[in-house]
Amino acid sequence: MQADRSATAAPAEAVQGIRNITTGEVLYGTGDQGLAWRIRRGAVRLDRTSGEMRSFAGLALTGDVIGAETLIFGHYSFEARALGDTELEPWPPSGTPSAESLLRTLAAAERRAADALALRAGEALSRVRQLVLLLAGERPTLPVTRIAVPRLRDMAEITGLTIETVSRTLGLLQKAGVLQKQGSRGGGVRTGLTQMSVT
Amino acid sequence: MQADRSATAAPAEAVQGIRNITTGEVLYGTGDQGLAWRIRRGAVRLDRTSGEMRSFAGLALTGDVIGAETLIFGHYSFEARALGDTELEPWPPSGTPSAESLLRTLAAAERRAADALALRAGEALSRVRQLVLLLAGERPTLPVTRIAVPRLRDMAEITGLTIETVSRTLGLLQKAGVLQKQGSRGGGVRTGLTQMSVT
DNA sequence: CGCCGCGTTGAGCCACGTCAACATAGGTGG
DNA sequence: CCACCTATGTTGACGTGGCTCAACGCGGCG
Repeated sequence: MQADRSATAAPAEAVQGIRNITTGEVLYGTGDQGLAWRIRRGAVRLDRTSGEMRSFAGLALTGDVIGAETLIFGHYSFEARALGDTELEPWPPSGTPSAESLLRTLAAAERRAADALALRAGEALSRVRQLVLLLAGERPTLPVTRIAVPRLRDMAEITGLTIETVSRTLGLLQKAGVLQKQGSRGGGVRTGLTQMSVT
Repeated sequence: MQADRSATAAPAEAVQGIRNITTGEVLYGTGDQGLAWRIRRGAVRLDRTSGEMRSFAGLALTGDVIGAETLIFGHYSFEARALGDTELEPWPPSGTPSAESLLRTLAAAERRAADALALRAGEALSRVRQLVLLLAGERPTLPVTRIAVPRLRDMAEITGLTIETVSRTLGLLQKAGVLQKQGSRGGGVRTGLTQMSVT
């Protein structure tokens, strides 16, 4: 099982089944059948759906695994939508996940859930800032990181605020120098993404 | 491995290592070493701790598994406190958890995380009502369930409201007939629990 | 008996929600 | 190429739900 690795192994860049989705695109819906995924790059929101109602149910960032419930139930429990350009790979890479990888996934899911909960506590300013920092990846090494800010609608539903409040708060963060607008905002159907530098 | 089950199996009521804790008691702290636990009865809040700061990070109810991260990290990532009289058993029952039980635990954790997120959205009335219904166990079969309502302090931190707002909201729910006060309230250090009937 | 933790209730205020109008950009169809 | 529509983002005016501050009741404990 560890013999001919060189024969079957492929470079990380050539993993089969990689899927790319963009802002607002649905990776899978509640009840659908499919694989579990690991996020290689980007961000995904999970939602509970009942009829036409959607309610924010979780956040997944680079490195997180989503849809693992399909491995035991045979279908997804949530709907998954991209918050920006997102690249995913099937998980586990092959066969059945080991107990160790499952435990790591479980621990990561609980930490991420705590992150999402924290985004709904406190004042609007700190909520939005926390969300932006989360999306920026919390790397204190780099002084500045460029991120694609999700749609206001998504940020509002994640933080439990309104679109207007998020818009105003982002303006405050720009005044405070935490954010610097770079890309084009406003506009069309698939626009929505603002490039920003996070300090 | 499936041969002499009758020789080693014990009645469910005689599981070794069962632990009972009451309101406000700490099951384990961040960084501690210990077992993972499954909640047989009751409710537990998980908190992120940094220094003296505690922030609500998760909710665990009957049937949920907590502290599984200790199986991979060797220590707990959160602090666990009982919200009422709670009975716990070590998890997994013996040895290493199977992939299937881990997947079930993961799926349950994500559903519970979505529950906790929902408790921080919407108006105060619906938040507190949702929390009470969660604690009541969501069994639509019984018209009335008796539960031990946690301390206002806990309910406030879980829902992201203030103690005063939760107190007023519970009053509204009693007026609306959703709750009926039964036990003794107010008072001492270890009192804090109000028996209530939930309809 | 005094102290402390918990719960209740009231008064006032403010951060945020609500409602509205407008700007911008893309897609679509003529 | 233009007219129109839609989705998104911005900004202002206004009202209010919940936070803040405060005072008090109650019960256990040292």
